Amino acid sequence: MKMDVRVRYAPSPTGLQHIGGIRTALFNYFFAKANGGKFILRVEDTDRERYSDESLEDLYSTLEWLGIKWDEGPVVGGPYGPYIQSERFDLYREYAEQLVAEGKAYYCFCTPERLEEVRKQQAESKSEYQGYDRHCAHLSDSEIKEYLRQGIKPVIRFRVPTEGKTTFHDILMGDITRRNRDISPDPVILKSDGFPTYHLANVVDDHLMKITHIMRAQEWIPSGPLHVLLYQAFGWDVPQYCHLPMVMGKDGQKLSKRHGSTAVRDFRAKGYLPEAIINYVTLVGWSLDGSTEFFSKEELEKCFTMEGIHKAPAVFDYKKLDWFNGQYIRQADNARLASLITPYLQQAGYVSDPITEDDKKLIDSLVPSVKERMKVLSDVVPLTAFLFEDKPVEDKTIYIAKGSDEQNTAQALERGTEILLTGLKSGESEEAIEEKLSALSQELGIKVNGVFQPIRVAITNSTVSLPLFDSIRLLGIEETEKRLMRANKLFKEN
RNA sequence: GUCUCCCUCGUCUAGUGGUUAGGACAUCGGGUUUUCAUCCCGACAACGCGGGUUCGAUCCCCGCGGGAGAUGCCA
Repeated sequence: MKMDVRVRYAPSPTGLQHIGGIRTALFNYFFAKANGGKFILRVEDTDRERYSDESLEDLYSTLEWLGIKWDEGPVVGGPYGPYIQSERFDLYREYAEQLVAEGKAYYCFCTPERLEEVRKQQAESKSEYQGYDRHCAHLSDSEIKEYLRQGIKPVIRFRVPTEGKTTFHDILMGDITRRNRDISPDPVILKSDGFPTYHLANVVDDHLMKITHIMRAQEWIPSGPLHVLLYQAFGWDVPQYCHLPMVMGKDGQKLSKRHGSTAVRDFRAKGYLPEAIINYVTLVGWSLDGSTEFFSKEELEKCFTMEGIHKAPAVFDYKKLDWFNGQYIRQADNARLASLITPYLQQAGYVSDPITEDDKKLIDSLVPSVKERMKVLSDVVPLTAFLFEDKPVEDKTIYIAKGSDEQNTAQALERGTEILLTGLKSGESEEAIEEKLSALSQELGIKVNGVFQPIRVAITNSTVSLPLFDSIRLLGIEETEKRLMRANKLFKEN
């Protein structure tokens, strides 16, 4: 499979790009790159009911954010365009009519109501036969003319043989065979609005665009034989198939919204980095050797192979994604992190938009202490809240560390404040101050944290915070003093 | 109901006709640390079941069980 590999990602713009879809895109993209082939983007916007401009924009912006560039497709063009199916409208009718003329397809005038009724009855009677009853399979010319005269818009159905069986080869799965009678009976290939269904559009375009390998989710396996039948009806070569394992939610069902966010856009908004998404998502259902886990996009463009694709469906693990994201955040350089973090602080109203020079400096200075603690970029908001909004802790018990008590805490606070402020003001080193504070704890007969905790709570309004001296540095001595005094006052009342 | 596919720790996976069945996430425990986090160390944890083939099966074959997907004028 060296020469001219051509693969495509062909999403339907009927919703936001989600993990499963993007995983398919990634596999196709990496496979193309690794084999020196072309990655083609094709927009399958044949469902006019569910189509939305927003979905289309989301498709473009998501791929751009991930850094996935298509060699041919919308916007960039290519020799086999247009790459948006609605712009190829007339084409599909021609091919469908060709099949009708050859007797391989036929007009159907059944109403949706009738079809629904048929389906309902089949389900209720637990009939072995499911699907269209071929009601219009043998209409006479005059019947057809009469229906058309009445203005009924027909669909075109593909005539599926009732005898024999059809086999297609899947690179991963091997040969998959279905008896023709088990294939969905005479599926619609051209809808009454003149748009093709997936089956027709997909086959026609894959052929016309010279697609060599079809990598798509396993949910398409059942229609594999149908597509082969279609290729045969047209007299075309069948491309190579490779059905990808599906991405599941925790409960083992196909991943969907009810499992949590699945839209890539949502992950982006929460503060996941594109390299983390790419790395983790391609590891769902694929592996190189079972032990390597960090892959850059560039590496995957070289080392991705079909052999590494797993057969079984894989559960998407949000926690592992978090872990990857944390790893990538820690690897990221500080300047980049600063700019990535800024929008979150602006959104929280913590810094101005547009950003001022002072805020910029502040952000630069908080990056180092915050980067070890973030799983997602939006974590920066709770982590730095104490700098931007002051919500003093009124509950004394919060200040009291385990193993300490109110009296010792009051002492620690009073004398600790003294040590801290004089130390800071006289330019003592943090180590020196720290030593004095820990000496104080010994003197009081409590653990080190018995001294640090009340000070921390006073300054950061929380028992959990950035390192104390980092916090002070970011907050400034003046504000630090104010907060310490306030806490001291709290413990002196009553 | 029918058809098709799938089956190694909780999860993602590596792997072999003879291995202490490997790694990672998660979980738990410990260490470093002023808290949290990071980081380091350690522990727990899997070949779905039953037959066969074989000197020997997680691995090969068959059956069962379980799971998933498809069954649309959605893709």
